[in-house]
Amino acid sequence: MAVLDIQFTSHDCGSCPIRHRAVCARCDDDELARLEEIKYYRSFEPGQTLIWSGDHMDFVGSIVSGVATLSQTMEDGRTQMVGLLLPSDFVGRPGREQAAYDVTAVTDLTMCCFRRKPFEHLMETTPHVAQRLLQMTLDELDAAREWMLILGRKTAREKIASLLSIIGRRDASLGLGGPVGDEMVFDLPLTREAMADYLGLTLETVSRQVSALKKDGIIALEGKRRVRVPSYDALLAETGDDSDGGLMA
Amino acid sequence: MAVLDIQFTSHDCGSCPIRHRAVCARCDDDELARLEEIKYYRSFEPGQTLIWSGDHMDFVGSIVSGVATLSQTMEDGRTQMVGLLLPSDFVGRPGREQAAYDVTAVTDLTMCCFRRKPFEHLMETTPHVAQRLLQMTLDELDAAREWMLILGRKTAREKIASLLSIIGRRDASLGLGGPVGDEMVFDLPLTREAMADYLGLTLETVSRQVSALKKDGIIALEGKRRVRVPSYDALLAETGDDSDGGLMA
DNA sequence: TGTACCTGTTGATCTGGGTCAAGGCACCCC
DNA sequence: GGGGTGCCTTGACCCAGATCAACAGGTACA
Repeated sequence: MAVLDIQFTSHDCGSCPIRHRAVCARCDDDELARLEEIKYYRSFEPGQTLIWSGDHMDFVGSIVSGVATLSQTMEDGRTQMVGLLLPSDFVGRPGREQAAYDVTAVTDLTMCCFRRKPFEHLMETTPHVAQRLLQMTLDELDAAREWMLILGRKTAREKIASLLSIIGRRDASLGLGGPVGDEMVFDLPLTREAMADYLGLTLETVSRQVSALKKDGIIALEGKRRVRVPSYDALLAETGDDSDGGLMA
Repeated sequence: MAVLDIQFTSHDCGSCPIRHRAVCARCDDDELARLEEIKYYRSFEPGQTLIWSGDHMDFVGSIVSGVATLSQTMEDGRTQMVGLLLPSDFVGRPGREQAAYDVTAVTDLTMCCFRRKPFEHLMETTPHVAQRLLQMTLDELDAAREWMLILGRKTAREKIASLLSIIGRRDASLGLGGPVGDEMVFDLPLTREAMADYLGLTLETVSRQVSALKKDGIIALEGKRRVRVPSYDALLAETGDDSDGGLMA
């Protein structure tokens, strides 16, 4: 069976030896072949904006490796990040001609692209692709709504703690960091400015609150970017959420 | 042909005489009959919370008439609205057992419900239902991301102007208010407190900023709730967005 | 070796919006 | 009429976080 890079799931296919083989579990060889035909790769460097809001989009795609951000910028330069794209996340919107957001690589980035028109056609003729995309979109919607609570109602300290806990949790679920248990260690893929753009803060406030969390022993820094969380529960207690720490599935 | 209340669209079916007949355009009689079988209605009064976060969900549904809000509340009572549900909007998430948000009626409300399990089955066997739901979910995701910019980066005045412009635009597209042209008049379906919960403000700030916009001639109030906007462009200029006033499709 | 640049930290000060409090208006029920 | 009660407005004051500014590594390059 062919190996696909389309990352529609890393959960449904727990048994796959290759992480980013995804639709495979339900695709037949013919469908795989059709996906292979319209697929190509692109690589990007840190800081590179791969898609500008308003660009004509002739592809959709999926992050294979690296981290990218989805952001909106107002005329006067205020910017708000509206999504964090990690491996397996989908980029672009079927049916949309023009990009609505800027997509910027934060690290070295590899994307697996599919030509949009044939992909849309595939979606129409292959129901489970549309269904999988629906699940992913619903997940993103939940994440966006969780962010709305963070942006609208949390204090700066709670915002930072929430961001750290979300990145930690995602890293752990992708097998990147340590276990989700007590202690966890992970790399912050974002600069202070990017964190600020994500949280609706200024970079100075982010820096101060990170320092405060460090002083209070909630986190420890190993260099600027590597974060050690001695107790994930203690971090969660700083997020302001109830103790179960997230949406229920 | 049977008339459905499922409001998967009010755009695809512009030619339908009955607004909330939706999937009809692409459903055959057999599919319509299956939907009819699992469908029932529920009515609610203003202020009534029809779904509490954590409730077991045995249905999904669609707003037939009225306005409802989707909100999250933190342990200490801070609440953030994460969605405004108007006629044709979908309620619930296929595949989710427990509600993730509170749903509260703002006006008298009629909802058309479908039993969840058979609806999920229908989705699996009727691809264009899943595809339509995907489109709607993508639209909601865009709306949520627009809100993230509003919550994270806009001033109180810009937030109020944005809310008014969005409600005005949506009312106009549903044929409720006047034309989208220069002057428009519409009813605010929300209390000051609900507006505050939506915008991440306090009700006092909302009140002050509404008064300020009134003083500056951007809006006029006819009673507490009815809003007259002499110039929609002038209102848009207060939102901080670029002049085209919204996401591109 | 120097200087330029980038990222991050920290301090001093300012201010938009939060908080607390009083009061106004409309409506309802006794 | 009188007294609730719900919703809204306005005033006075305060504080979390923004703004402005200085400085400290790190590293790239001349």
